[in-house]
Amino acid sequence: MSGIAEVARRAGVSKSTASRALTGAGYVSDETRRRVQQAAADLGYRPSTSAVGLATGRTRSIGVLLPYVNRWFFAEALEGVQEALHERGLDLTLYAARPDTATRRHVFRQFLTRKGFDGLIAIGLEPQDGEVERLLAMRIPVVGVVGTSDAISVVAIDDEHASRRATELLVDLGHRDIVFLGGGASAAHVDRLRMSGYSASMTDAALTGHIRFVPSDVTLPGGYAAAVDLLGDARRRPTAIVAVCDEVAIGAIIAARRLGIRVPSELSVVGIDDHEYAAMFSLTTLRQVPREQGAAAVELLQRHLHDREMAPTAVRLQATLVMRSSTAPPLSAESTVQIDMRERPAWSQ
Amino acid sequence: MSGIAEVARRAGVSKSTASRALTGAGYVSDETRRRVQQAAADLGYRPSTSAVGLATGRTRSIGVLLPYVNRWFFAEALEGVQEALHERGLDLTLYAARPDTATRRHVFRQFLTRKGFDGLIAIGLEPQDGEVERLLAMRIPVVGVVGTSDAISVVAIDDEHASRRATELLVDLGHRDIVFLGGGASAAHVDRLRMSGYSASMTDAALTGHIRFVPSDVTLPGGYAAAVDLLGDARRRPTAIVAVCDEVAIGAIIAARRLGIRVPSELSVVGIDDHEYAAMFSLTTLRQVPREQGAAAVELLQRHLHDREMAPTAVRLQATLVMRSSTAPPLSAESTVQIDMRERPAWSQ
DNA sequence: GGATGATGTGGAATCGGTTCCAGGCGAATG
DNA sequence: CATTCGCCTGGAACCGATTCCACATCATCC
Repeated sequence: MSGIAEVARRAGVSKSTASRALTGAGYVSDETRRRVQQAAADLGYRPSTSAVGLATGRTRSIGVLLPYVNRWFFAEALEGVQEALHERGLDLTLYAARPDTATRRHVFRQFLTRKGFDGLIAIGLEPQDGEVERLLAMRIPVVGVVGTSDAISVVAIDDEHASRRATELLVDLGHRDIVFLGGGASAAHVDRLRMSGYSASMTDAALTGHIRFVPSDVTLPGGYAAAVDLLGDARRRPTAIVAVCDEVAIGAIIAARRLGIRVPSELSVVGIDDHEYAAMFSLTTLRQVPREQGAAAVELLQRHLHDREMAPTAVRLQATLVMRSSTAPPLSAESTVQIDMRERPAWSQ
Repeated sequence: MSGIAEVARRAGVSKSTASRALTGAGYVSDETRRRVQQAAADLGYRPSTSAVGLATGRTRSIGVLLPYVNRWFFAEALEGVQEALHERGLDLTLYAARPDTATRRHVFRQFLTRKGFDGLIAIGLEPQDGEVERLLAMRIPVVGVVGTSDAISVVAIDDEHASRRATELLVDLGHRDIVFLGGGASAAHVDRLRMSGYSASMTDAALTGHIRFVPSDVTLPGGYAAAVDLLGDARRRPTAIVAVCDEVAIGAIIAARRLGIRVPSELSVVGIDDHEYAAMFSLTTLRQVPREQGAAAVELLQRHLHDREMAPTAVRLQATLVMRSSTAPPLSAESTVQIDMRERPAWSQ
């Protein structure tokens, strides 16, 4: 209820002095500052965000756009963004909308209809939709998480490299019949990067003839269903699977268990993510930490906020291999690679 | 860049007329309105949210407070809230912070330091922490999801009733040795409600002596670890489990499978939630739809927004039983209840 | 034909802050 | 001693919208 004028009156100073005392900008004597702060505390004074925003031209509020919140990567990244923003005293305005939906288009209209963000973080933008351009048209700093773009700053792991490492691991163990599980025709951009890393690695290993993509929904039940299909038929069954992500990988492991196929002796599985369930399923995977990516995006955004001329920068992280026990040499082959199985799963204590 | 003054000039009218034409408030001739709208479109005019907020006193922005975003219930509820808010042209400002953390306290300071929300939705507030009072002190409408409070409006299922139904189902099948899995000493409010529903039902069935709580983290790996422990020892093994939620229930099913215990013939499991993985594990459960709860909370909030004197209202939903095949009579007993197993799992097609 | 009311428009105040500018004061400088 | 400078303060303009009020016009109703 009470504005800064009230605070000023109570402290016996002018509005301008009160403002300076509270924001810390400009000269104010220690004694005056104390009195003003005391008056503000007494009155329970809260500055109006609208008024501050109008006067300063910045809202201290960041828009965050993403396709899902109920999926591991996005939820984790969102929490990372959220935490990093709050450390800096910035608010987070959320826009969640799946690609190619009416809601998504509506969000873009909303975005473009209202101006009121100091910056924008877009998680999992699909580049082809021309959305990057529309965001740039808002003339505020934009940082992406996942995906590539020359026009905006981006934080992401090298997805192609991650699936390449996953595939190489299996090749090195002696596998030849390695299937890529997940993705498919309507795959998202990241998924396609991972698919091409697999292809490249198979080609390098002179296994071009063995390249095989089995599509699935990019979810745990999706991986399960596709794997039941794939593994149920003994003639189609590979000795190893590279999964597009851990959720699909875990679905495949559950499917294998149900079918009585032993992991890793009869089937090796590698994922990408290091999902919170990965340890529980002893899944060998390439770890990325979306929470850190979110924090890095905020960091990058803040640099853009301070220096409006800063050129777009790509922060490309490296996924790290986490060796657990869902991978082993195929029954038919010999391998010279030794697996370190000493890791104690975190959930078992 | 261009404000409403620019639009007005281009349309050859005053600022006030331009404002009326664009907001739709007050009299404007059709011809004038058309000209103003055209001018606004030509200039790509976007009203400043700060200025609108200052002038009207409302920000069209709702604060949403929750403990986690990376857990099923909260992620789903958040998506529901988000979607419902956007349908109404309201923005969502997110505050995610775990209970009893420095961040949480910081968020409360933030909340109380800035005023700038038309309303507030709090998901999973723990009543004991005096947080409800602090939110009420903000003098804006508050709606809770999950939990009880006389002071604010709340949307939730009847948790006690849900676990009661779950327990009764098992009792009716002939089980006596029924364990409640999950929760524990530091359980959240909802968890304790579910625990007491179980107790009450066991007492009603004259099975007071069989009441047994096995604590676990309220996560899938937590349920797995606790169930491995519980089921690994044949002497402690119950014939049925009521889980505090589906994630714990699924953890238990996975544990049972790993230990070679057959579900449902050797072990029945009932959950609460109808988690997205529930169908895949054929889990019998009591369904709640957090997405709808989120939407209902928005609906309720909007009513409070329109009528500031409206009394706090509790919307208490009923969880509905979803019968799948994780439940059966115990091997030792006979049962008169027939289970309908005709449901085709959605993920299998 | 004058009063009434609905419609349409512009000027000016207002929301609640920040910030520019001018001015006062005391200490240091030339 | 006059200037200059650093520190401190208040007055007023300003940010960009909405909204109150006054006024003009025109049709309608006694």
